[in-house]
Amino acid sequence: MQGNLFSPADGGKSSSIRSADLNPPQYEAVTTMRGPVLVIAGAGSGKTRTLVYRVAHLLEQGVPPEEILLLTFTRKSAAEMLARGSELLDDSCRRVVGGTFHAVASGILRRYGHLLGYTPQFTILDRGDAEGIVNLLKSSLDLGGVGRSFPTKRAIINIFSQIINKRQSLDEIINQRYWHLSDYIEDIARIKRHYGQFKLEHNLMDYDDLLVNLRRLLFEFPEAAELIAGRFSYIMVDEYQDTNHIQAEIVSRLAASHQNVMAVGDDSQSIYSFRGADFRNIMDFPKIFPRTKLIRLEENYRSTQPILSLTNSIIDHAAEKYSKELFTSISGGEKPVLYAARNDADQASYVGRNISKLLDDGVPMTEIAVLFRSGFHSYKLELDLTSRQLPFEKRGGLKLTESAHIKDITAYLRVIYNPSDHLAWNRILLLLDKVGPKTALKILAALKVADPFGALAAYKAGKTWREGLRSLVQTLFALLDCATPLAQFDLAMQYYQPIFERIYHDDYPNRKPDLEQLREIIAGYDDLESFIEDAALDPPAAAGDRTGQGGQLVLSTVHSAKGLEWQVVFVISLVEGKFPSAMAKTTAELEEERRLLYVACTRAKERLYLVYPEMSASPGHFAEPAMVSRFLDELPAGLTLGAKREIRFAPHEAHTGAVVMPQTAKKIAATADNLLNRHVRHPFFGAGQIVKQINQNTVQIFFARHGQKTINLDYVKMEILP
DNA sequence: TCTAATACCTCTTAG
DNA sequence: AGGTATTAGA
Repeated sequence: MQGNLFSPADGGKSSSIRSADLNPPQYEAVTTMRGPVLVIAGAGSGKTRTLVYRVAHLLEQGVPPEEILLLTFTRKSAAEMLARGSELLDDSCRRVVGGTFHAVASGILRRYGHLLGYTPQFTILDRGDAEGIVNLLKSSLDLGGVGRSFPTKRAIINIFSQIINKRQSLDEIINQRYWHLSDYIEDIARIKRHYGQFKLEHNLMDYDDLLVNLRRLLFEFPEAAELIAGRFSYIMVDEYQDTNHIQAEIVSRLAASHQNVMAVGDDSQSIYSFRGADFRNIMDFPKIFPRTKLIRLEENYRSTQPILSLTNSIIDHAAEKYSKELFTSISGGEKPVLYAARNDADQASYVGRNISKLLDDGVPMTEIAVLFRSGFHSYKLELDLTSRQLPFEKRGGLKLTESAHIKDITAYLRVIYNPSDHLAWNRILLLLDKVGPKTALKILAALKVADPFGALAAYKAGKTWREGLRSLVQTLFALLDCATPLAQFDLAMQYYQPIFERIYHDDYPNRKPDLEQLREIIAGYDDLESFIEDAALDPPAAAGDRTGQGGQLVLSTVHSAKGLEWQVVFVISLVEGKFPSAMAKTTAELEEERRLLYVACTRAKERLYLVYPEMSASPGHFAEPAMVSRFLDELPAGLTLGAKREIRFAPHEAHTGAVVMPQTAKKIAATADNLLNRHVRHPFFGAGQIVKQINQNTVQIFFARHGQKTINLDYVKMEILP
């Protein structure tokens, strides 16, 4: 007979779940039903298991599944947790409301968005869409004369997003991070006003709007807020360390009446500060919810001791952290392997070779992952794996829906779904031959009516594009009558094919597979609405995964690997400028890069490979000497197998707060007897270290971001650091 | 007003 | 290496 896990006193029912499955703190987290709970869960400490069991427990205690809300970081992890719950208990788990904040917000806003001026058919804008609107506004607002270094649409959208996510004013953002754009602050403010207006007018919401608008519903519309919050009597939030203040406010309002809220997270794994998360926020949870019960999960069930020793050491070097050393009872295990590859190709073949070997040794394909900082770091490896005929699935990086031709074809579907989506209309019109931005804008103005399709049909076209418009109108009306998304796609494709070949004449054969992949994806949908929603909220990855799910090894960015685990993990491109990213400049940013590496390495259960190329290329540059990542360099000896380069990197290159008196290089050169190994700061190349003195005035310097250079001390205003 | 060609610039992370 | 802004030409 199976032991009863849950005490009858807690709810009266007996449980079919075995008590041996949980340790005491996990047990406490699972069985605490009422009141706020904060679970600080170290990497691999059974966080997911705890959440899954708690869902099962709540259901067993008679809580209706519809009243449980499980907020996770990706849709996939919600789905996986509920699937595991179903195995534990029964299918009632499937009726638990689970998903990302954005997905849940989208669902709620389709129902209550009318209070804010939206119809249920609003379209969700991805990043590219949002940038497209900025472009549209930039030209229609008649900003900027010729040759002005006006901020890019990308920068503008970033600024808008930071205003919301970091709770700062436009002025503050510009002054702190975009001071070079201070001349355009008025223009940016103007675009911002019009951007907001455009979205409202055309029934569009960007990602931030989903959260902001849900928050508005909850705080400004008491009746709707009661209905929304009243639906859920138990709330659980996973990865709480990566939520920002908007999400925290949403949670606090949803749980206000009953306080039955559990947050789970780990400050050491906070890696989303660019989205406004702060690793310190998790410690504010008890301030939002007084009388929070704090539970710590510190026993690691995932990794072997040698891997844990390494990850503990990585996080030990963090400037600030709340959590503790993890311990494991898993004995034995091999030390992580550190491999210095000659170059990117060698790195790729090293990983490819070892994966083949592991497969021969019987490690399942699905138990192997390769992790990297940025999507493009895996290009060489993808080629290598393809030539070895090893199927892989790439996660993170470019999304299928981000490419122009995919946006083209979905634009036809988008206007069918939301006829006021002028961004999609604009795209469609521009695809007509002999129609450019000016003409498109004029037509767009005529489409601001109740029946845009009729208006388009009635539009008096120019001679050169009359025929094109006629055929477009015909297609659109046919699309309105189609029964399934697949039929709509095929019809749209029939119309789009000649346009596709015309506008991408140099490379349309390369783009064709994407369209076919999209067709496969659309074939899985019964209604257009879900497809359009998923295209924005859960976009499929771009090329790489040919066939589909299962049986493949995973290549992933570290961000997309959060919460997952594999028997064998490779972390690649561990060089300065790639990991940590060259974009990370401040101490805080570098600290986040460290946590990112911590997340990467803690994904490994049994074997961990750390790989870096000694010569590495970045896009647009030839291969240059690279320096091993500072995070590896600072580790004590003995944690890994394999040798490190001897060149050491200055502990904190950027913004340490220490003031270094500038001294000219020459002066130092004149007085110092030995320049070798001195750290320098070059006005253009940045931080580096002298590796060779060629003569009195000439040295070779290894720069973190630019590789090795020969520098004449007479000519350069360079600091030699003390 | 549209299109094609050229010069230039920027390279994260994600819902 | 890729998109994008600008410009010349149709």
